Amino acid sequence: MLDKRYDPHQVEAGKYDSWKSKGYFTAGDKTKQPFSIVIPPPNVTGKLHIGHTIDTTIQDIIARYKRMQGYDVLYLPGMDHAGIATQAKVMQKLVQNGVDVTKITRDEFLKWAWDWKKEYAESIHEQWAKMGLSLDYTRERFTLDEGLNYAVRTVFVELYKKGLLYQGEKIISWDPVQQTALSNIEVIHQDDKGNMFYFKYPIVGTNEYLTVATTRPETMFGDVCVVVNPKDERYKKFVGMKVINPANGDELPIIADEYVDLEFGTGAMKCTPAHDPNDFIIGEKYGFAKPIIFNKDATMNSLCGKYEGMDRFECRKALVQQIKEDGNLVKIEDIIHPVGHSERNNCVVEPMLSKQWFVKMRPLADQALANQKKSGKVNFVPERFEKVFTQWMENVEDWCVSRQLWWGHRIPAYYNKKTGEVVVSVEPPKDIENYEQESDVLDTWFSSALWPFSTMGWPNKTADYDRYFPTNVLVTGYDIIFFWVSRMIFQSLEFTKHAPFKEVVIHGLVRDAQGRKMSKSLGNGIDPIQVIEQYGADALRYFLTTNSTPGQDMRYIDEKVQASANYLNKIWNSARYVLGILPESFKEEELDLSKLSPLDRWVINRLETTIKNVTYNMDRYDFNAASSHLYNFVYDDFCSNYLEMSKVALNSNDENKINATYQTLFKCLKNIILLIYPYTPFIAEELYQNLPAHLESVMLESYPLFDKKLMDTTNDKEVELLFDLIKDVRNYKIDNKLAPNLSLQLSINFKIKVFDDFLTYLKRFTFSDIKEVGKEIVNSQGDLFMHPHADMLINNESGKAEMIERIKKEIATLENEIARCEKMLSNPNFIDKAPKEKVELEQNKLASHKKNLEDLTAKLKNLQ
RNA sequence: GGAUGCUUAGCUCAGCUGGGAGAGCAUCACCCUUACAAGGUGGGGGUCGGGGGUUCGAGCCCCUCAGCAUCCACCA
Repeated sequence: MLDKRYDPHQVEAGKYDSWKSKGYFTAGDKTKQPFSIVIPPPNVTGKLHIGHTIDTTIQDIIARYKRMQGYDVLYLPGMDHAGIATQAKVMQKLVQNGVDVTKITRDEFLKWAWDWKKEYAESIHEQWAKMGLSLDYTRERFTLDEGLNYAVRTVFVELYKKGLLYQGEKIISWDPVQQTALSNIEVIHQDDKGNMFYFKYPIVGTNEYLTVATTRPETMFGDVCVVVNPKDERYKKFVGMKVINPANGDELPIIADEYVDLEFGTGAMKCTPAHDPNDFIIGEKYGFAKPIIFNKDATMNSLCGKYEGMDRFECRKALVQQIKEDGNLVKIEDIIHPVGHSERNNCVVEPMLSKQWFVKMRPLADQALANQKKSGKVNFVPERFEKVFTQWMENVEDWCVSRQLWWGHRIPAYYNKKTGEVVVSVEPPKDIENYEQESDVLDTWFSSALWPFSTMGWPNKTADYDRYFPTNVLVTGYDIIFFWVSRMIFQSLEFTKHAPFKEVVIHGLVRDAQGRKMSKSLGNGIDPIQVIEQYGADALRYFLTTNSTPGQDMRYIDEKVQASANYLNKIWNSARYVLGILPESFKEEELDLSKLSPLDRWVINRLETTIKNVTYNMDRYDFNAASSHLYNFVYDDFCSNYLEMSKVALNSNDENKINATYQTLFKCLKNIILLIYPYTPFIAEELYQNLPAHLESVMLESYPLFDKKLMDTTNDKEVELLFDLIKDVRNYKIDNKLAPNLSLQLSINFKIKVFDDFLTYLKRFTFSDIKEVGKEIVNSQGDLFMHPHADMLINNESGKAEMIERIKKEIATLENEIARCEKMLSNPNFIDKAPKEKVELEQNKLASHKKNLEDLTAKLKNLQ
């Protein structure tokens, strides 16, 4: 017997371990069709947040749904080493523990990092378990595993051989805090307050000067020339002459190039090839030197004279002051301009010339774009996100993949100690003593990009790779379409000749109750574990996956999680009721419509329709729509209507009637459990285990298939009439301030045939006596209720006056409706152009309204 | 400067290929009716952001304006 109240803690305890130990999560049943999903590997940097929860819950819902549909589902778990993020955290911890991090070696650090990984992997496992994710732990991977490392090395070397990966000196984004290069997308451009400084650059041999504007005066130590537009009449005469750099007195040539915008700033631009991507291009074009003026920590270097060693922003201030004192400051404007920040630590990144490894993107991107026009394309859900992908791919620049870190896949390039020659190979050169391996590691996303196939054993031809790759669906947030989704697609196409997944389901972000992004600085993050403690994992899962449309952001609202828990409590209690009344001897039978009552048939039809609608929406990954169909069935059809009504049949003495009711109740309950199961596996399992007959676990059940044969609507009119009449009486009592259980006298004139027990039901749910049936009731005293299929008179002393009022009101609404119909039907365009059925529908409506109006008018006349 | 999404009840959101607007929470009234008071039965509350257009018919399609949000972008 179930407890009176649904207690998520009790329900959820122990179930996960039981599922896991019985091997239900383990893929490999060769008799079934394979279906695979890989988890987006979370970073081993800390606790999982609510964003992970929505992501993995959707995956788990799909996995459980597909498993029930008879697929051999592989839901593959794993984690990401998260290079920069983890290294920063481990370093921080070391510093806190008093370790002098400047003295530790690479190997020592890596030992610490692996310890860290072990610790956090454990906590992530615990969280996955709490959320109930049906992950196949026998196939768990880590992005730094030996197997994955082999895949990474293979890809690196192959790309290199194909000329798709190269070492080059280019302007990259430098993170001076982590002291590593970053890729473009790891730089966040945000609008910051800043200044536009206007300086005089005196022209050598004249009394004139050029005014040059800059936002970064400190880079003036790296200036090599001043550029103007060749068409600029103001400056034409100066081209070829020289100016004095007011920062250090260097003479710089004035050159002309189309790149400079006549309109912008002063039309004269300083050129710093080593610290600006555009200036770099000009520097290349005209063969200038490219002096680097920063140290790795973005302090000024020896080229900066007395500013050497000074922080870049300090230097900016001091230099502006100096230029001002020298009389070369024209003005300073306050501006708001985009400034690049490191995604990880928010420091201002510095564009810097640097020798790094790059992936040549154009051919890979083109391949990915071309694939979207073929049959093997990746299907984006919702579709619009394909645009995000396309746009990025069309404009992508070469990907800087080397990082000056320790924690990561070390680049498989080896420098000959004598000649400096580079050897790139999967295995180290045989005479390794003559070589030194590249100290840089790869961007974390380089290994994540291989995830769907490296986890399956690639480049080895493994059984898993053959069976589960390409994967069926990938689920992730729209925020990592660039970082991850697109990179998986082009790497996979290049190396496996397949897109890595057939579909990619994109979900929105979880925001706080005010709609703000959750962030550490705001402290508005939600810890899923705390929510689970309060409401249970099922309620959290249900809330997260059913409260927004696909791809749309959602707000975390505590009351909604509670509402989800209330819904589960509703299901719980309906189950408690049904299971409480089923006799010991109950045996599920195939439903035989001919043995069912009209009410039974009505609810079974509603159930089958619900199964159909839920399945349709599950297949479209529209969990909001799917769940709301089920919700409506549970509350309205099953609990409010059928379950209450069924009590009448159960009170009868008719064995057959009673058994039919049992069968119907059971069928509804069982299907509710199975339909809700992918969302809320814990409570579903608990209820399932309490069914009179069941398999070892709900996980072994099949997903309901709707049965057309059971969708019988012949009695719907009668059943709905019953509901309507009951509602009328209830309303009547409330309107007249009568006690809900007060017995009234009703007289009814049916206009359609009703089923045998109709009046029994009506009596029971209106607490009323039915005195006259099937007679003309207009002349009686009381309140009359009009219905297309029946008139009902409630005998009441209030009498005529109220009845007249009611009829008049009814006449007014009918007249409105008739006017509307007539307007439509008198429009020749409507008759001509609207579909036949629609026209007929309106015609029928009109006829019926007119008939009712006629009747009512007659009745009114009689009364007055 | 491009791109996308959003604007519907007091709040948070649904409304599929156009055919008389829904849910949850909140609110009001009445009920401890033998599954559920974390409940039940009812009620109130919306010129669907503004304007224009297409259509017999627009919350839905087109144009336009406004506001909010997000992403992309090297203008010194």
